[in-house]
Amino acid sequence: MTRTAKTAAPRALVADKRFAIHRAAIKVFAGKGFFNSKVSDIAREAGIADGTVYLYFKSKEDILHSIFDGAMKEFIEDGKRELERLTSPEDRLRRIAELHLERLSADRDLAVVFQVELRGSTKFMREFSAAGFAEYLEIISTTIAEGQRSSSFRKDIKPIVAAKIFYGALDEMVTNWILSDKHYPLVPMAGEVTKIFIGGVAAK
Amino acid sequence: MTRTAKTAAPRALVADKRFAIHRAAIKVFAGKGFFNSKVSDIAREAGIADGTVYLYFKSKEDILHSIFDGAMKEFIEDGKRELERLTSPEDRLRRIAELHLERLSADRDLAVVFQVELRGSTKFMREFSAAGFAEYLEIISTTIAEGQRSSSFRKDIKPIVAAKIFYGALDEMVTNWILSDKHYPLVPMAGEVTKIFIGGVAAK
Amino acid sequence: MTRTAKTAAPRALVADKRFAIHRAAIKVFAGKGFFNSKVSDIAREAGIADGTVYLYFKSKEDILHSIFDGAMKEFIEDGKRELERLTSPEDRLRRIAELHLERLSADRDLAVVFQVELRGSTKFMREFSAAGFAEYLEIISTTIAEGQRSSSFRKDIKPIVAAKIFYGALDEMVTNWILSDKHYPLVPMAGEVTKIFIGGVAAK
Amino acid sequence: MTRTAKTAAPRALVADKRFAIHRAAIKVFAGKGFFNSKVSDIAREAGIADGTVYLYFKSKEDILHSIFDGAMKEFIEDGKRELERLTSPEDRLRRIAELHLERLSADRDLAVVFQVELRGSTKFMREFSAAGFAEYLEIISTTIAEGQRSSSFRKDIKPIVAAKIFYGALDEMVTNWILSDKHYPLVPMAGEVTKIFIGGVAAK
DNA sequence: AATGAATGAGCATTCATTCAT
DNA sequence: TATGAATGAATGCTCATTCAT
Repeated sequence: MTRTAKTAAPRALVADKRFAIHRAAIKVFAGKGFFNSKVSDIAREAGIADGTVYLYFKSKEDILHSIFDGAMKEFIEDGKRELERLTSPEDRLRRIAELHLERLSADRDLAVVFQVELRGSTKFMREFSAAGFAEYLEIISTTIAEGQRSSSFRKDIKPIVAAKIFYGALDEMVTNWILSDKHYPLVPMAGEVTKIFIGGVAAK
Repeated sequence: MTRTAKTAAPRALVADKRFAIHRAAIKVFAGKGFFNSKVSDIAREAGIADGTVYLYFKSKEDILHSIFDGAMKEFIEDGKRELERLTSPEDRLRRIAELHLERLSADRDLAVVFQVELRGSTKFMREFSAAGFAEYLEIISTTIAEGQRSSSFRKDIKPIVAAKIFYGALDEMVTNWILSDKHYPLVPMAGEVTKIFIGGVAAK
Repeated sequence: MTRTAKTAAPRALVADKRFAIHRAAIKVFAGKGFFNSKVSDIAREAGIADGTVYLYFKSKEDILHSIFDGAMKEFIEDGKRELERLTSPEDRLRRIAELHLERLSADRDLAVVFQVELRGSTKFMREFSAAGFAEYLEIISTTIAEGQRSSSFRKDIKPIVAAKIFYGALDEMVTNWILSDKHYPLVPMAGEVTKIFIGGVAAK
Repeated sequence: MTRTAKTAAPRALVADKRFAIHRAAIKVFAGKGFFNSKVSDIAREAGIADGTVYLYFKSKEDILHSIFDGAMKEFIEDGKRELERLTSPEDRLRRIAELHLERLSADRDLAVVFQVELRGSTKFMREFSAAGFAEYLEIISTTIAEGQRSSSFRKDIKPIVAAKIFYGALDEMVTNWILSDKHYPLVPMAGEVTKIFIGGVAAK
């Protein structure tokens, strides 16, 4: 044995276990829904005892929050990094759409949790809204405003409203993809959405 | 009329009570979410005994289904009737958007149930999808296709994809409106969505 | 139509309906057990409305009591009548056994209720005991005592204990017959029981 | 022993708690009947929480089954052990009767459950019959057949029928004893039953 | 007498969470 | 840290009974 019995677990292991519970929860929630998932299901999936879950998370709901927060944080960080490289508003919108769909497309279970489970309560939706979602919309909105400033986009639309439209379109693409039995590629939809949206907001 | 009073009266009462439970459930579900709502909450709200609920509905879930089915049926019927009067695809899309938002705007509780509670389970989402939702999308999609045939709309977009984008945009308007603390009017958003969408799909 | 609508129902009809509920209850209780039978099952079987049951019986349990009382009364009356014709204790015991098995054999549903449903509660068992059962045992016991007085039967046994043995043996025959999947004739068992019992109590 | 204390201790505790629930259930079922007993009654009697019951038993009905199975197993094991020591069929029958009554006499609550609660459903009766009861009858039947082979018992009776008679007589003794308000000793009844039964089956 | 809609008390079972080891 | 046995609050649904018609 290379690991001694009673020494403190390295910080990395803590992160590992927390991550394992994360992944297990995403899988379980995606499979049977948040309300129908038992904490013991998650524990079994993660290969730990029920009680151990509570050493890393405050409650079952806390896991759900944490899934959202973690993913959203990554989303936004990656998004910002990518957008720095691009200058035209059109390219930026296109890239946002691609990233949005790439992300969720790459992790169907996570997508299910995002599109379905996180919508199950106004309570969560508000927190959802309050937390990262507002920032996400803000990024889109800012991009559109820049397009207006540079006269690429028409000025008779409100950036925040247009941002919601863009987001809503992408969101619906994901939801449809999840619910569909046919396993078509999601990412190409980014082009369709961008094509119509940019057409709609472009200055004549 | 050959129907005697004896049977006619109960018939009306049955409908009344069923309707009362319907309304009560919408209110309760909207207020605390489907999973957190107790059947006894609904019964109290409807002014009846707990057991009476089960004379009109098979289960708590059956009430939710029924809310969706009933509202969707009305939606689609009204929508079709209205659309008959209009000929240009642009007018039709605009009217669809208006109707969509008018409807849900007029009944905030119903809107909450539609936007939030009905999304809480993939199981329901699939039925949702299968049942009325597909027909709803179909109406939009057909309108777009007509626009393409009459050369009002560009032909390099797939009507069904564009329909999802249109629906997604409207859906997001409603969700944002519900979650917002500010009580702004929802219906004007129909114009915003239509403006951008039609701009995006219009032939140059 | 020969019956006017609003006149009082003749006494005979009352008895008819009461009897119909009786029969329906025996069938239903035999089929699914007292606790698992619903009053509405009985009403449906009897072809009447649920509420009507309560015009003839005080409660569901009252029906069960009534089934027992009615059948027991008939049993005992018939038994006494038959026994008057016989003089030897041996013949009387044999006839008791035959009657016991004939009765229950002729109405399997009633037999199930007697052997199974009526045993389901000490509460009922005590009333069962208190009511007709004691009288039934008394008849057997008296017959045995007569046999002792006439020196046909040995005197070193207590008539009441012997009566219980005789009854217990018959009772077990019926229970076994009910539970058996093979549909053998029950009545011949009367001979077997009597043969052994009389052999056992006979004076040497 | 290679078993560590860590596993041995729980093992013992598990058995203890299971047993405690067993005893509690026997007491509660005997007191108010199976259908009228609440799981929480059993839990309270056993000094545990309601939910704990379900860590040891699948359902309320499972407890009843388990009571029967456990007692029946003991019955039969003890019976076989005792019978090995005896050779004459008469002695064996006498000993069976004694054991039967001793057992149930020593645990009145268990007796009530056996005589009353287990009879409350044909469903259970059939399983009852199928499981241990058939084996019990078999032991009696075999003993009688041996008596016939050794010419102690008359050959014009069917062993299995005689066994039912013997069992039925004993069973009735117990039922009467349970229902009686007078607290007379049950065991002496074994002699009465045996005396008459052996007299009845004895070869002349 | 008959109906059957309405009532509402009653209960087995589940499962998130705790805590002694 | 990790365990998993124990807890006990929480609730959808049933069905015997009532009563207005």
